[in-house]
Amino acid sequence: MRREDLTIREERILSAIIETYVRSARPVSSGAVVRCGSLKLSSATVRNVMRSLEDRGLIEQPHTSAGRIPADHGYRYYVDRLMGPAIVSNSDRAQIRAGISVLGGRDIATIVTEVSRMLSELCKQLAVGLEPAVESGVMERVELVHLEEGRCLVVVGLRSGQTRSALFKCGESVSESDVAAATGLLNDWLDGLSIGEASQLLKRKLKEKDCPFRDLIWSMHGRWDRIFHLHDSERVHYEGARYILRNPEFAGDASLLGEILDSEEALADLVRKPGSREVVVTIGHENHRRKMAGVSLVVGSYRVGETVGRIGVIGPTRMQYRRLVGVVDQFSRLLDDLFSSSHWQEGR
Amino acid sequence: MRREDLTIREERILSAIIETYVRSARPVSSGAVVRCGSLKLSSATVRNVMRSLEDRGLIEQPHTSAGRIPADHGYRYYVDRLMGPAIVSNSDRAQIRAGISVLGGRDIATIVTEVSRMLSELCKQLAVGLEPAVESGVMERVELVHLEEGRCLVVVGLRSGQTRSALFKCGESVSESDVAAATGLLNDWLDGLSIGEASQLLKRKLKEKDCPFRDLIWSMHGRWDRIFHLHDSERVHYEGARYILRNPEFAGDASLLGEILDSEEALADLVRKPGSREVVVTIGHENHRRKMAGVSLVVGSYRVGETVGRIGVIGPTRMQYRRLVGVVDQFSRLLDDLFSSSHWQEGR
DNA sequence: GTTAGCACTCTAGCGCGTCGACTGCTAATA
DNA sequence: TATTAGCAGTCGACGCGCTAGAGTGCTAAC
Repeated sequence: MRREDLTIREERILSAIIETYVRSARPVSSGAVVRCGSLKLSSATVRNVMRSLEDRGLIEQPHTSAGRIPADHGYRYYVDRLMGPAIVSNSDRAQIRAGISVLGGRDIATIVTEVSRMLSELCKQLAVGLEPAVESGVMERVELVHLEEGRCLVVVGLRSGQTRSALFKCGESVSESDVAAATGLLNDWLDGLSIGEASQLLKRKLKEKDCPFRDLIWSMHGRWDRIFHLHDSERVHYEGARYILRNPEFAGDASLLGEILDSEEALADLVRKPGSREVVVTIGHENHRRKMAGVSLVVGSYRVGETVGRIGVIGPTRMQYRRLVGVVDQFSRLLDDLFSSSHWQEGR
Repeated sequence: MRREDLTIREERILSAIIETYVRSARPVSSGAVVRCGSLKLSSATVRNVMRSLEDRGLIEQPHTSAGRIPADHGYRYYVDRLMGPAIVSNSDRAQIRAGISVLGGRDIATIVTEVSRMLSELCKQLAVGLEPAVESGVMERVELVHLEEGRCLVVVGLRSGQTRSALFKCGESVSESDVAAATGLLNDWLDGLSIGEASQLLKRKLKEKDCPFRDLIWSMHGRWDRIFHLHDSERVHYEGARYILRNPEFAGDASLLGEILDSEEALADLVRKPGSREVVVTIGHENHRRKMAGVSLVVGSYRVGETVGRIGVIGPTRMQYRRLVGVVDQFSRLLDDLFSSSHWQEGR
C-alpha cells in the first residue's frame, strides 16, 4: 500500500468533499458530508477522517471552525483514481455531434473557432482552440506567381488543407518563365517535407555554389520564416472569457486572469503540452507558471494529417473534472474523425 | 449662447473635476477643486457652480455628502470643447516612432498585432487592432494552381499586400492547361475590382449560358465567400485585458468585461464605427450596446491602399482622453505613412 | 456676486455582543 | 478497538451603535 493510498472510506469522503465543494463553492463541513448520504457514519468520525486527509495535504481548512476545501493534491487524487471513467451525458453527446456535423467542409480556422465556441458554451468555461502548428505540417505544393513590378507571390499548400501565402520582391530581372521553372524545382525539392525541414533545405541549397535561381529563392526564403512564424502558424482561438470571470474565486483580483487572457502566446503555451493521445488535466500549481494557482486546464488533441491541434478548457480548480474531461475527449475524437473522413478530404 | 454652453468659470470647474477624478478615481469635493489652484474661489462658490453643473447632467453625486463624479455628458463636453488639442508628449512620440520604425516590411497581420501591443503598453489600456477588411480590398491578381487528385488552389493577392488562399475540389477532368487558361480569364475579369464586386461579377458570369470553364469557376466561387468571410476578412487583435480588468470600477462585476472580451466580432463591431479621418471618441452610454455603460472607446483609422483598418483603446469612462486621443492619432498617422511609404511598397 | 459659518447628512470604520457553524477532544458505547 | 455522543472552544458573519470626518446646502453677512 503506497504512502498516499487511501482506504475506501477515506476515498468516499474525499469524493464527497470534492463533489460538494464543486457544487457549492463553500467549505464543506463534516455534517455536510454525512448529509451526502452515501456514508453511514457520524459527523465525528468524518471529522477524524478529514483531519487525516488534511494531514496528507489532500484537503485544507481556510481557518479553524470552517469546513474543508480540496487542495490541488486532493483534486489530483480524485482525477486519477476516484472520479471514474469520464462519461458524457446523452444530451452533451448529442449536442457535440450536432455541432460538429455542420462543420464538414469548412476550413480549419473556422472549425477550430466554432469548436471553441461550442466547448465554451457546453462547459460554461473559457475554452481555447489551437490550430495545428503549420511548422510541422507536410508540404503538398509550393507555387510562385509572377506579378508586375518585380514582385512575386509564394503560396504553400499543406497536406492538412491549410494554405499560406505572402508577397515578396524578386527584382525586375526575373522573368515569368524563370518563376515557372523555379516553381517546378521547388516542388521537386520540397515535396513531402515539413515546413521546418523545407526551410533548412532551402538554406543548404542557397549555400551551394551552383544554386539555380539563387536570387529568387533567396528573396522567397527571406519571407519563409515570417509566413510560418508562430503568429500565423499556430493560431489561437478562445471563447468564454465571461465564464471564467464569473467565478467567485476570481471576483477579487481578476487581473490575474487578465494575464492569462492577454497574450495569445501565453495561452498557446499553456495548452501546448507534451503530446499525449489522452486528455490531459493540469491542476492549479501543476502549471509551473506563476500566478496560475487556482486555475486548472483540461486539454485534448486532434490530428489533421501529420499535424496535431489542441482544444481545451481553462477554469478554476473547482471544476467538474469528470464532465469536462468527457466533453473535451468527445470533441477531440469527433474532430479526429472529421479530419480523417472522406467528407473532409474531398470537400477541400 | 446655446443651452448647454457654460461660462468660463463653469468650464474651469468641470475640467478640474474631470481631471482630478481621472487621477484619483474618487468623488471630487468642492474643496478639492479649490485646492487644484487654478481658480481663486471659495469652496462655497464652487459648490454653487457644481450644483448647477449637476442640474445640467454634466456631473453627478453618488450620494449626499459625497463629492461629484463626471457624468457621460460631462466627459463629452470636456472632450469636445475643453481638453484642447490632443498633444503627444515627446517621450510618447519617440516611443511610438521607434516602435513603428522596426515594423517596416512586415506583413499587415504582424504590424497590427504589434501596434496593438504597443498601444496597450503605452496607454495601459485594452487595445484593439482591426486589419483592413479584405472585402473592400482591390484585387491585384488571382491565381489558380492545379494540384493532384482533382484539387485546386486559389490565391488572391490584393493591392494592400494582403493575400488569401484556399483549396477547393475541381474534379479530375480539369486539366492543367484549363487551369492556366482560366487564371488568365479571371485576371482579365477581376483586375481592379474589390473582393465583393468580384464575387458579384462571378455570379453574373456563371449565369451566362456560354460561361467558359463553368465547372471550375463554379467550384471556386463556392469557396469565395468563405475565404473572405468576416472571420478571416477583418481580423481582430487585442492586447491588454489585464489593464482593463485592473480598473477599480470593474472590480465588482468583471463579467461585464467578459462579454466585451469574449467575442472578436463584438469587439470588431465596437471599433468599426462610421468612417472618419479623425480619431473618434465614444463615451459610456453613447455605445448603444447594452451593458457598455462605464466603458469608453478611442478609435483611429489608417489606410492601406483603398482599404481602411482601425486601432483603438477601450477603457473605463474615467480615462485620460487627451493623452489617449493623442497617442491613437499618432499611431494612426504613422501607420498611414508606413503603408504608403515606398519602403512598405517595395518591401512587400 | 461672493463668502464665512453652521447645521445637516451620509459613509467608513471600529468595537462589541450574539448567533451559528464547525471543529477537536474526551468519555461512553458496541 | 472502532465508533459515537456530547460538549467546550474557536472563529467568521452579522447587526448595532457610536464616532470621526468629509462634504454638502443654506443663510446671512460682506
